[in-house]
Amino acid sequence: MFEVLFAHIEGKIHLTDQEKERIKPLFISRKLRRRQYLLQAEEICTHLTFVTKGLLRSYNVDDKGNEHINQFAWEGWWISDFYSFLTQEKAIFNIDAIEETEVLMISLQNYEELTVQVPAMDRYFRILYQNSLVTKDRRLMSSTTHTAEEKYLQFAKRYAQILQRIPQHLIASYLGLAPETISRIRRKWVSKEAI
Amino acid sequence: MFEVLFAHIEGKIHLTDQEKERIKPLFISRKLRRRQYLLQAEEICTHLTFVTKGLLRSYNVDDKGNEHINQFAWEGWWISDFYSFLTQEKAIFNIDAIEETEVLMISLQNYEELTVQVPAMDRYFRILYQNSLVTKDRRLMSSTTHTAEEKYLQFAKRYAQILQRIPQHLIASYLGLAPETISRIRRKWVSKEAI
DNA sequence: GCCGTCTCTTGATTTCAGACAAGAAAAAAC
DNA sequence: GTTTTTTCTTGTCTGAAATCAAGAGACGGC
Repeated sequence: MFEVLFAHIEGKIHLTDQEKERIKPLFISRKLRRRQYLLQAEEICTHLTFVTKGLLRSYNVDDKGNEHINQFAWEGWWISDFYSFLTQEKAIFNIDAIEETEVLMISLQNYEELTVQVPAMDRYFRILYQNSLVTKDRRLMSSTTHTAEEKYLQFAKRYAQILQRIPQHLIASYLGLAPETISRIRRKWVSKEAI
Repeated sequence: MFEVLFAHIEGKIHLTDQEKERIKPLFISRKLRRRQYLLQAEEICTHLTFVTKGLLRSYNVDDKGNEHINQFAWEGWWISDFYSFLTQEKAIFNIDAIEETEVLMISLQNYEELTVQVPAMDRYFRILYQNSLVTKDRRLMSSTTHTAEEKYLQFAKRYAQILQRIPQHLIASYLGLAPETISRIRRKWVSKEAI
């Protein structure tokens, strides 16, 4: 479990063995079955979650009952309702498992403790969030600038290896498209590639 | 100039006078006229910019020549092409001044130096980026979940005091709407409020 | 191995907001 | 204070993608 987390952290900063031992007890581990909730809207998001195995999604449900996927998280990704976690107010996102999943979780208190005990973790999260911001900026730009087709093709290209693991209607939901639209885009490209 | 920056930093962490003196020389200050560019697409984004007075926007231009505003930044906000800044590759965003503006700017080298000289700045940026992520998540959710009307009303409510400072067609561009759509939404509400 | 649920496809129809056009009002420049 | 530019409004038409509908295929659970 922790190998995946430490590998991720050490991709950004250096950790001593001593620091690793200080980090471990601040996390709890958990397994999730397919379709199992990690968080439901209206609850408080008590933990920040790091995926060591499997695949999760976060999504919100609008007034009409439609689901809108906000994020996928597989091995090496963090996920949470960040607003709810930081403020300890009610969550607006649901998080559940698309596959059997294993996670490491840290509470708000331990998250604060973590950066006190291991100050370099402030830097780790600073760098992690920096990169997330770049990704979100790009995604936001894509959502207003690109057509349905461009959005799907960009996603398919960027996340090629994860593509088979996620049902198409969930990708549609992530991109803000109807599942039928994705189906039509794919048909078009299958026939093009056959030429 | 620096009062605005230090006030912002001290909203998140504590700074000693000594630390402030170490921070100052890492920044340069600059004034911008209305419509003046701070960054153009295809250039390298060399500095992270903090606005002490005035109003900036970042935007990208699509294949058809349409502008899409990515962010507004007024007093107390940071702005940049973050991807370009971090990687020193070509920028995709333009940044220019909507009003006469005064800024403080820090180069990538000094940004790295800053967190070495004043480690608490890792924490400041970690918290700053944390909050930005929450905002971007909400905005992303709004862009797929809400109708044109909901998007505008939410923006108008949230940024009520800044609303008069930004021309409507720029708000439209920020929200991914046509200016005419905003005009129609406002007409509807003006007549409703008159009842 | 069979049943039920989940996932994907295809066609027909509708709709929301975008594009285009043109003029009015307001602000900035000179 | 007049001209020029910018900003906002209103009307009409169009289009990309959503919605509605229905069936086929794949997968998972028992």
